[in-house]
Amino acid sequence: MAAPPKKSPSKRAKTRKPRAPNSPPRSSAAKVPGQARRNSEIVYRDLRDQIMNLTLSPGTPLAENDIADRYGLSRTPVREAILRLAEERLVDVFPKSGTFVARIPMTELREAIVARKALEEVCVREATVKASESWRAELRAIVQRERDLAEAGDAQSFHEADNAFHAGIAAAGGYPGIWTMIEKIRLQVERYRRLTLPQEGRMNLVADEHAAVLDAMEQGDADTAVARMNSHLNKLQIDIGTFRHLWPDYFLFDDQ
Amino acid sequence: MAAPPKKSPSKRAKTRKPRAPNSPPRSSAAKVPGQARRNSEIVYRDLRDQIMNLTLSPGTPLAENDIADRYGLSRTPVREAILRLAEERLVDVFPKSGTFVARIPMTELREAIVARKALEEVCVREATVKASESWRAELRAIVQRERDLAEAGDAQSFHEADNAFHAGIAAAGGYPGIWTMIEKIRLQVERYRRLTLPQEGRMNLVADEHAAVLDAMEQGDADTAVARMNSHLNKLQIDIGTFRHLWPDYFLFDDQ
DNA sequence: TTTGTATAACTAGTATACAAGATAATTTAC
DNA sequence: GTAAATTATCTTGTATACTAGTTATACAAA
Repeated sequence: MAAPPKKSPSKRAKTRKPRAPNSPPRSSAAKVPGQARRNSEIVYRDLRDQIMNLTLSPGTPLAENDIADRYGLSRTPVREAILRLAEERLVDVFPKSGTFVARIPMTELREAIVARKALEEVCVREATVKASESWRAELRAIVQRERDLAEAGDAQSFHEADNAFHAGIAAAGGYPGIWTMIEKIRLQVERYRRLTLPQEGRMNLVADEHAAVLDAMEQGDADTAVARMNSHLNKLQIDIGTFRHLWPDYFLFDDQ
Repeated sequence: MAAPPKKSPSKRAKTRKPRAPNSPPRSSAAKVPGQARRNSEIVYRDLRDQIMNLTLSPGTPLAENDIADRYGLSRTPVREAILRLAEERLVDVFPKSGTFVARIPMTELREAIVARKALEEVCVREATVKASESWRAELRAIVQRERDLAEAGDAQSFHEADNAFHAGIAAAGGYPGIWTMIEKIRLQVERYRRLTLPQEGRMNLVADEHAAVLDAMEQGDADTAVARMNSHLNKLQIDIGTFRHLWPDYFLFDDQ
């Protein structure tokens, strides 16, 4: 309970009702704490999306003043947004100096992919065992949608369906929270994926791989399902040598 | 690049040097961005530790004003600390209403344990294959230290050594970043552990289990090492019925 | 030209003031 | 006495002002 006093700009006097301790989250109002009502939340989402898009490329300076002016806000909500991004390692804050869109750390990227595979493996295995028929139908529907979107060439929607498939498997396995963790990991991997994935025919390939995973799940063959998911995720595997020369400024290597 | 203007309290005029874009993180100064020089960082660490200690128990109200007064700071750094805690789900912020130490979410806890096992499994397996002799010596030293601390009954230091063992395995496997992820997961599990672990003789048991894992690793038997680590981590497994009645106010259940 | 130094202009960190919503206490109507 | 309406006083969200540290620039000295 102790708290080290430091200076002493204290002015407020505390002589009111102490309010019952352990008072629960109240009754009404504010259903979800993390809703998008605060301006800082809007700025956060916006900046995050632009960083993930590579609209804001690695190394770009982000001045709180500039952003505040652009949004017509004060520095306070902008700063809160930037602090969130810093925590997620999407920006680097250099105190009293400057803030920059973070470069993509190659070694962490490698670990992120390993971690993601480990977590998805758990989800697929559990989903194979316990997924209800309604979940399997949902997953089939997503794969079908992926095929349609691949045909139509709608990369953005396809990407969303892709995510929905993985999220669906986690949910079917009873692990929505693990999907949340995977999404955090994805923040790190996504920029890399965007750089390396504008390949032709990739969407149809992904849909096929998803279908293969789902087939194994429906046959109750967890090991095969896991193996197929792993091979699917292995497509993210990185070729350091190549990208080091292609976009030298976008990545951060250990020996730098 | 576009940013939706909203109101218009813009005042600053930007007519200076645009500063070379993509300018790198500069040369000198500020070695590590996330250093503990900022007051907000101090407050964050302090509050986080108190929450993990259960010194600040689940449900306790945290008023920014009170904390600011206690530390002799303004609300700004305190608020930044609280926002970080909110992101880590250690506190719940109810806008314009109040902030409270979060209750321990039972279902997320279960998933957190599953995720941790999946990630530690990867680390143990890789460490078994590739750990250098110096790392194995380091791990042996940690286990020995655990035995000493168990003998001395120093629970706090033992806890740190416990962590060092798991961190060491991750590092030996070449996955320090995965250990960082595990530490984030641990934030959720730690309070639960503190509630349930004041058992007699627990420290010696833990040291034995660590030693068993290390033995299998040294014999190059990855499967056994993984199995032993899993059984070690399974000790965290939860008995919902019990705790629901023991500390009804500390936990959050789905049906609430 | 090169090097050192002073200075100006920028940066993020913090303090303070105010706004707007939510809760608790009080008053009013019945 | 009970319940609805009002008011007071909490809370967090945001705006603004100021502090302190860093980097770039101009300029002087060699």
